[in-house]
Amino acid sequence: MTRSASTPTGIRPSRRPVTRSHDAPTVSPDDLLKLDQQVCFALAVAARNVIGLYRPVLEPLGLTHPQYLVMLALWERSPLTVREIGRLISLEPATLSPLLKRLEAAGLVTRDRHPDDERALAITLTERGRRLREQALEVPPQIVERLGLRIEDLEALHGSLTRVIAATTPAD
Amino acid sequence: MTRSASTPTGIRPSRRPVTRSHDAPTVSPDDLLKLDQQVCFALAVAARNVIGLYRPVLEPLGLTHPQYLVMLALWERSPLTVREIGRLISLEPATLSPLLKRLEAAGLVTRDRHPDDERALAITLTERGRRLREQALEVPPQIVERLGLRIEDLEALHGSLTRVIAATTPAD
DNA sequence: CACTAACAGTTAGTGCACTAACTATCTGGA
DNA sequence: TCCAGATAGTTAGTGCACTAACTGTTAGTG
Repeated sequence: MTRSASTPTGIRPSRRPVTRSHDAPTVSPDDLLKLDQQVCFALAVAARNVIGLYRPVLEPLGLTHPQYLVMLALWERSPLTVREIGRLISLEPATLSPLLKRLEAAGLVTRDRHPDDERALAITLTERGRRLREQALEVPPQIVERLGLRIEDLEALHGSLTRVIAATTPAD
Repeated sequence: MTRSASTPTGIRPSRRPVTRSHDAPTVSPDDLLKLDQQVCFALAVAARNVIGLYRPVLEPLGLTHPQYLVMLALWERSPLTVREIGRLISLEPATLSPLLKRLEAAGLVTRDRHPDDERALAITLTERGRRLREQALEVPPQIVERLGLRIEDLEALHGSLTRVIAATTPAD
């Protein structure tokens, strides 16, 4: 009980930051810290919640969310190497390796050695994997409905996230 | 090779959605699907990338990102039950249980039975856990610097994420 | 008072997600 | 030609994150 609770709801809940960085040259460093704490927290929670929203929708397709992302990539272009998929969806080969084996076990992809480069794998959609796309078309509208956000909000979110990805992906 | 690749970069890369839902009453359902695919993808990648940004910064503190979120909650209010922490950062008790044992093993918290309710645990900061807060104050500015985003962008992101959390958290 | 509901937390099992260490293949010179 | 270094993927080990099934405690109800 050393530090008394500042709010009942917990982590900096309703402290709306005032946007005035253009008239005030220096933002209070204290506010900056708090804002960022909220952003890291909000990003993690929002991602978990939204992925949780996908779970029941993807379940009839027999896919998890990362598996769904891999399938989206393959529906765009079918023979891809592990490395290429990893670059597209920002995942390490070590993460994809077992995931792709599960997709193979489910009969959605094949994992064959690339003819030009025996090191690489050619991940190819099977007929079954290609057909699954039809069912997957039903997924996005269900998610949008469950999310219950307006298109403008979705677009604003997407814009912000794109900036974050642009700022974080190339540097690493 | 049934579907030829629409773009070399993969998942709907630069298809900026046109915001005209107020003059056109019906948005093309096809565009809607694509936008959403981008949002789910962008959210997952952005969260992974940003958490990855925290990794090296939190490493000297001996914390992982979810552990950091738990500590943030405890720095706000110290004796909390497992359930309360879970509500604050949207995690299942089953996820927190081993995590809290690791924090206890690290000497940052204690896990004692709650005096009023023998079912509940009172998770309390130790002196060491309380002192770690001083080091943690260095974390947010480092992240903001590594992110390299303007404050306005951060605030816009935070606003969008808050709407997502509001839309997803209570409904479930 | 007993007995059932609800509740708090834990355990087991599956599946990401990362780093580090490894095998196998390919490539560019000396 | 041979071989050092880069590259593609796998494996091992740690730590989330979820659901389902479990133990133990509390509280409400007949």
